[in-house]
Amino acid sequence: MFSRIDSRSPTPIYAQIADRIRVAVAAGELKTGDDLPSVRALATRLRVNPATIAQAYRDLEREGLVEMRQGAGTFVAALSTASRTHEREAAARRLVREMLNDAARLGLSPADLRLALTLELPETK
Amino acid sequence: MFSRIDSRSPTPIYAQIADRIRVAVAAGELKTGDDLPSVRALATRLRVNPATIAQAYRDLEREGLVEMRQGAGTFVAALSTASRTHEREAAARRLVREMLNDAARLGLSPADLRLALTLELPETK
DNA sequence: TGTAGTGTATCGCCACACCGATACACTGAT
DNA sequence: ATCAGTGTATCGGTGTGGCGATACACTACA
Repeated sequence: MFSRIDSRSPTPIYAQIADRIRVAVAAGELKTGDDLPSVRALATRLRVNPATIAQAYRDLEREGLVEMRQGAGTFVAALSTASRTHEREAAARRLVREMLNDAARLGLSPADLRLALTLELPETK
Repeated sequence: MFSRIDSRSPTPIYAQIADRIRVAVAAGELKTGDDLPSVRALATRLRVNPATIAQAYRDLEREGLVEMRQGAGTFVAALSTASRTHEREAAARRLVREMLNDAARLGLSPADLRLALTLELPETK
C-alpha cells in the first residue's frame, strides 16, 4: 500500500502518506474500525521518522477521517457514508473555489474556465 | 493601480504585483506598448526593494505578457489578441489539470468535482 | 559625450516548512 | 503491576523562498 514514497518529491512525505490513506478510504479498501499501521511500524518500514507518520495521521484526524488513541493505535473513524460524502463534497467545493481564486488572480474569466473544463474534465456517465 | 499591497500576506509581494498587471492587461486597462512604471519608481512608491519589482516583471516577461528593455523600460508586449486568448486558454487548462491532480490526491472523483462546479462556478450566458 | 533613468546581478539575512533524533506519556493485555 | 506497544512533545539541522542592500550595466536623449 505504501510502495511509492519519494523523499525527493516536492510534495512532502507526510502528505504523500496522508494522500494514500485518503484514497484507500474513498475506494473502500479501508473501512470503519480498521487499524492503520502503527506510527513506529510504518516509520521503520518507510525508513522515515515516526514524527513524520504522526503528522500525516494528525492531518487525517483533523479531517475526521481517522481517530488516534494514545496507547492503542490509529483507526479509521466511524463516519456514516452520508457524512463521508458530505465531507467529499465540501472538499471538492474548496478545490473549486481555490481554482476560481487562482483564475481571478491570473485575469481569467469563468468562461475561460468553462472551456478548459470541457476539454480536461473526463466525462461522467 | 497598486493601492493594495500587503507585505504580510502569504502570497508574496512580487506575485501580488504581477497579478495586478495580469488582470489590468486582461481587462484592457493596459494595452500593447504601454509602459509600466519603472522598477525603481514602483519600488519607492510601494516602499519595497527594486529586485522585488524586477522579479514580478520577469515573471510576466516569461509569460510573454511584457517586454523588459534594459535602459529603456518595461512595456506591454505586442501580442495579437489571438495568441493572447491562446495563452489564456493554456493557463486555464493548467489550472484545471492542477485541480484534477489535487482531487485525485484527495480521493475525489470527477463526479464530485462536477457537482461542486455546478454549485460554485457562476453561470455564463 | 555626459548624465539621468532604466533594467541586472550578487550577496546576505530572515522566516518557515520539512523531518530526523530522542525522550516522554499513555493503554491494554498478561 | 508490569511491560510491550502505542501516540506525543520537543529540539535542532537543513533546505528554500522572499526580499532588502548595494553595486553594476545598459540606453536614450540633450
